[in-house]
Amino acid sequence: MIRDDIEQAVKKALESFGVGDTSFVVERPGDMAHGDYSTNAALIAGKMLKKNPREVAEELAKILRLQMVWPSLADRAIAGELGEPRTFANAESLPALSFIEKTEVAGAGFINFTLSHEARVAEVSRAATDDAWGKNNLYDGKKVMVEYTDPNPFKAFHIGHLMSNAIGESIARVLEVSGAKVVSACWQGDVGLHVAKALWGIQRDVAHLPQESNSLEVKSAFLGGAYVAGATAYDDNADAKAEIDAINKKVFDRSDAELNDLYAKGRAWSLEHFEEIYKTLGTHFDYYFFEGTEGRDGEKIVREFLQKGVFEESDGAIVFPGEKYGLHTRVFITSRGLPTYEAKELGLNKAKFAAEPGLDESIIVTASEQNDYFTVALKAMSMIFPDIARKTKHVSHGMMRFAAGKMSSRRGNVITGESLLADLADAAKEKMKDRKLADADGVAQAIAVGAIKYAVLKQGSGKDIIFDSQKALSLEGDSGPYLQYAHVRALSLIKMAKDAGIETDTSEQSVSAEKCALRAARPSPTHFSTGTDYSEEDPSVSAAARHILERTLLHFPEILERAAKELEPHHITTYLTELASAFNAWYAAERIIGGEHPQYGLLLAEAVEKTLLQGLNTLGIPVPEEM
RNA sequence: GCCCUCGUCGUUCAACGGAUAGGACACAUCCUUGCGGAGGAUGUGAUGUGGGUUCGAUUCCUGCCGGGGGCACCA
Repeated sequence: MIRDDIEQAVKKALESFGVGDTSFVVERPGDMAHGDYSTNAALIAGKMLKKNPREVAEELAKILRLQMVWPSLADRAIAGELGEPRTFANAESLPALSFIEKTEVAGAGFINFTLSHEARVAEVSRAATDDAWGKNNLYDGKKVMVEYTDPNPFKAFHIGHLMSNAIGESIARVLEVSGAKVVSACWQGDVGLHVAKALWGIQRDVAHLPQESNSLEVKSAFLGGAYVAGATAYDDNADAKAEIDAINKKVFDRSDAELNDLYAKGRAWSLEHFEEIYKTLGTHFDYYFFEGTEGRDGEKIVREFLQKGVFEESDGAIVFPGEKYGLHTRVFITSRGLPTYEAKELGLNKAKFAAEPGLDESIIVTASEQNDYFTVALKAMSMIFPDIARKTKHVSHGMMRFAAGKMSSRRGNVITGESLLADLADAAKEKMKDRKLADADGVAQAIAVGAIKYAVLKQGSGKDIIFDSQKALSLEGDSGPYLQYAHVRALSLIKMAKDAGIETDTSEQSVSAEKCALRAARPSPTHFSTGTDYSEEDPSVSAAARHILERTLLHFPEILERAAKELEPHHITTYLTELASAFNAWYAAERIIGGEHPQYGLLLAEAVEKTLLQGLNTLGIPVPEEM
């Protein structure tokens, strides 16, 4: 990557100041008018040398300028400039910065780099043609399991599951383009109190039990109603509570034939229903773990480590005394002898590492309301399976809330995942009603999925999302459909250009011919931000828009790397919005077909198309070819 | 009560201790014989509050105020 080369060069130059270990960064500039890259190295060095950072920046920039033209001279020059002889440890290996055209000192002591036009065109060309564009090797050779979505059979697939799915799916894909071998997992609660509640509701209304021939929609609606009935009764009615507790025990023991039958039906319907949703969302799982199987092992583990002093008995229950470690105490096995979610978690994580030997990292995506739960569970796990606990990472997402407050599936006042997707798809179809599309329904669904995923992935994970249905349904501005639309536009432009006989030509002669023409129209970077009426058709304005687009494009690989490093897909979302916006601005400002640089315009459009496609893929947002 | 977390334009989100705090929606004024107007240009507009650390704080520490979550037999 170009950034790595700059970083190496800066590091070398810094050494000549006697500055060794620093944590300076080379990054894209805060303001795109400040060049293609920027470093704060002089600020850091100034601090260490107790010198004015601005002066240090000037000196550093001089050395870097020499490296741009004649690297081997840089070594000698330093001796002169700084008044005392200094040498590089390894002067011959000084990197040549021939791809840099200009370095400037700005602000408190930033050094800004502007790429040569050759370098920028080369990057655009790489973006347009190289299949490895955007990829990095942060996770080369690593195997990672990502657990996400985690809906519970017998309950609705609600918006929280949609959120977990969007984030988990994206993290998995980001790690994949970073070189990891990723396996996905889904953990489902097919036993437990919620199942007992649903079964109680089913028994009450068994006369209306759907037939196998009924649609999945009917079946899942029936289950949903049964769950709500059971959950309500459990809270309001002591007799019902006792009945449900009894059912819970029987389900766990599998001791009641009639219950077993209802249970098997309901479980199968739920799982089938979830598969349908996964298909819509573009997700697949390599592993399905169930509390009824993997979770059972947890009980054994707890009893075993009760003997070893990790757990304690308290009021007939088996608990982990978190208070000893500054946390809080949690129940792992109830006084009725049933394992809780906590105990099942132990069994699950053991099963994960047994299923995938050599796993380097295990990531679990859940709602942030489980944050404290996970710190306790991981603490207990660290005393039982230290290796597994060390490799396990919890990533949380906030809650989606509406004006009405926290949404809950306990009382059934939920907007389910499907109903939200269906509403969004209807809005999209309404918007497209004048277009003739080959697959209008498929496109509408892609837009709906894109809209919801974008809403979830545009902010840092862990923060709540305020869901505004009006905005989500409008499909405008800062949204998934905006990105999809930009991509469709790029595709359409490419097609029209090719139909007009324009060819992508990345040969050296062609690129260099374009370069000469473009150089004449070189804009001042500030031109763009000072504001100009595009209707005046000022060539320097279209060149400025083009310049901004090129700059934005070449930062894509770094963005993906940062997203992988932080497990934060929202960096990609923000970036893609910037890219789409830069593309739209350029598209509006410059005529491509029939314009002055059609071949280079086509190359740029292809670079944008590839980058948007790759970026949307890592977010798990579907990419329609028309809309 | 204790623990965790979050307070940024009217609204919703950005800003990995650094540059003039950036987008989108809404509002105002404009732009299409030019390739998809779900678009583009311009403008108005914000770091809850009091201290501290730092050359430099939206970012780190701390008091207060306000929102959210969690705190034993749910998941």
